[in-house]
Amino acid sequence: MVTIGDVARLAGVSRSTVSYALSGKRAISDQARGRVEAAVRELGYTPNAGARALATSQTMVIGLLARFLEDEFAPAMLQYMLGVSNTARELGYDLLLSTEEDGTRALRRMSDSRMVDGVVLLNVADEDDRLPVLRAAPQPGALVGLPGDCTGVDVFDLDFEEAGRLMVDHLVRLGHRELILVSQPEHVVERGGAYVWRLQNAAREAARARGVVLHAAFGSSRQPEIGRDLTGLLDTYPDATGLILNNEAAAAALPSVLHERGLSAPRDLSVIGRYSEEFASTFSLHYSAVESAPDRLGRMAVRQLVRRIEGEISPDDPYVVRFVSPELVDRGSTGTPPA
Amino acid sequence: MVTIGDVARLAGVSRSTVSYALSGKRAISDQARGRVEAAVRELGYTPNAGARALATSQTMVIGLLARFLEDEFAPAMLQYMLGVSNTARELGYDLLLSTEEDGTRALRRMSDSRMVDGVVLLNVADEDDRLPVLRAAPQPGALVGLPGDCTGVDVFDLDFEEAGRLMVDHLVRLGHRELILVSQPEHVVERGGAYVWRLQNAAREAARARGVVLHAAFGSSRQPEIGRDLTGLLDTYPDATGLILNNEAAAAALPSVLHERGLSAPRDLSVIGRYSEEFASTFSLHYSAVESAPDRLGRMAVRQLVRRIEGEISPDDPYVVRFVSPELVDRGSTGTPPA
DNA sequence: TTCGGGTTGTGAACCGGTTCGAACCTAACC
DNA sequence: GGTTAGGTTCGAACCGGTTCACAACCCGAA
Repeated sequence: MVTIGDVARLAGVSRSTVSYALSGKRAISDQARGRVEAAVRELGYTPNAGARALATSQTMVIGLLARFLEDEFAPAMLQYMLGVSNTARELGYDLLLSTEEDGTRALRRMSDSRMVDGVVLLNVADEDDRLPVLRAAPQPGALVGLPGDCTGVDVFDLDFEEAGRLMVDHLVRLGHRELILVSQPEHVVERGGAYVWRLQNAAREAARARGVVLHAAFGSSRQPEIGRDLTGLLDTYPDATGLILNNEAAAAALPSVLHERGLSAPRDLSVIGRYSEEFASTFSLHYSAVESAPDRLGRMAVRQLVRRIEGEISPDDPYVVRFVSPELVDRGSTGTPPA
Repeated sequence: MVTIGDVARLAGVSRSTVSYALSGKRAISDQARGRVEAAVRELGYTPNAGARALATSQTMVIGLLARFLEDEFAPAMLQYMLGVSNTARELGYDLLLSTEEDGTRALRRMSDSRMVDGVVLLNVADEDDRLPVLRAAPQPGALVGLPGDCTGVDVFDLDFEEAGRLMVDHLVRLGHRELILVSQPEHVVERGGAYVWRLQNAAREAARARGVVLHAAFGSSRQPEIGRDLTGLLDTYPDATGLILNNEAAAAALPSVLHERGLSAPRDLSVIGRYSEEFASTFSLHYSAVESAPDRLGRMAVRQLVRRIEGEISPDDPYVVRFVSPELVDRGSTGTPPA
């Protein structure tokens, strides 16, 4: 392994001169710098990350704590992860990924042993057990997902309230008077998935304000249960003409359910969902949707985190809670209700 | 930050004694060990990872080089990643994730700066540009995916030949005499995705051996193109009674295509695909399939890598190329051909 | 000629661990 | 009683970087 000492010897200068020549933190004569650079090239020198981390107490690594839960749609997580990963790299950071069941253990390990300069938490629950650990840690943290208590961390999330309102308003404007909303399983809510409630409550509120009926239900997360759920709902509310999906499995299962009943959207039923463009195109879903832009959230979280790491923002500066507005993409699965 | 010196001071011993007491690499009196352990607990001491890496030249980190390519099904990659991640953690390693476009750069960075003890490469192409870099690196590497040249690395992949044979044989045994095989886009093959060919050739060979007709075609990777592809194929080969899918997008799009034509499986057409159980259940696909067990491949790769890292296997020991046999899961979408 | 200031380079200390060789103490043995 | 062996512990060196304090040098101005 080639070290800074080898470079110094070949260039005929001291180790500190090599360090300064490479970091640019002090003026070095053109001559010396030239010799150092030549030596670096000749030897193929790359600084040892561990040694540098030890000396600077900076690792240039960000921890990413993913959280895969049952009854949640795993591929959606991938979008967040990619946003985080790509942005981190653009800003010069590498990514230490943990998919460990026990997020608190992973977080403690990364933080205590100083493997990371900061941490991004994905899929944050209302009362997330990782948060107390993060607040006690010396490294800054950024969240994707809204917890009950946001003190001491920067938070980024989709504006689920707005998403709920948007979908109801869209259908009401087309003339629908009775709607069904299928949410994620109740289980997800109980576990702390507050976004389910946030969307549902806002949708209810919007429906009441517009004077229309909204039947809100939880759906399963798997076949064949979710198919039966959908069938049951359509049977129970035969007069409903608008269907709102906040449940990826339901979106994936709907085409065959509609087929079986001989229905088609938007002729017999207007359908609108909440999922990302990526999800729609990957799974060939041509329903209109409000998009959740997961990679954008990951990107924002990392940007803010790096600002904190690099001291551009101090711990005294206020922490942000930022909501991204969803956008409605019309894919033609909604229209006026049947006569 | 609390260091080994702080622990030593509180316990009234030297730093080396603390180190030995914690690592167990030398005998330490019960008395001293007790005092050290108490001090560790009281101070909440955790060794600094960078310092330890520097001293031992072991990082206890594995690099994971994912590779997301256009026209490939991203969520499948997630399964591999999870297998790798979980197994690494079980074996005491953390994971440095790169999703960088230029895999060679990421690999060089991780390797040269000694951030990782070994590397797992996902989605390896026939002539993968990361391989020369990996062979020149001092760290061992394990691959998921079969490259043209396997020297110097351990390789794990699904047995795509076997998968192709299995599907053809299954349909032939049921009485089918004319089959269609839809593969991934040709683009993927040209880029080095050899698995497409491997399955296709083996399927062709098996069809010839059984004396049945096989129409092999490349399909798109997206809607609506893949839907048109499928429709076109069914129009072109109206006598085909068996459909083999080696293309996730096709599997996702097929239900609506069949619906439009008023067909149902297996009554009018027997359908069998190649994808993981995870994929099938997430996307509500109830087609029979040969399963690709991605998490198992990730797990095997990490196991072998760690054996190399820890010197249980030396670089002189032969490198392995191991194929996992696919398993046929019958979900009832295949049957005897219509009369 | 001398002095002061700026530029460039060096040596040493430091980051926080691990590990080697030697020293120390005690008990056992001759 | 002296020697030896074995079990513990310690000090120092080392891993490969960064950075501080200081020295040498050069230039121009007084």
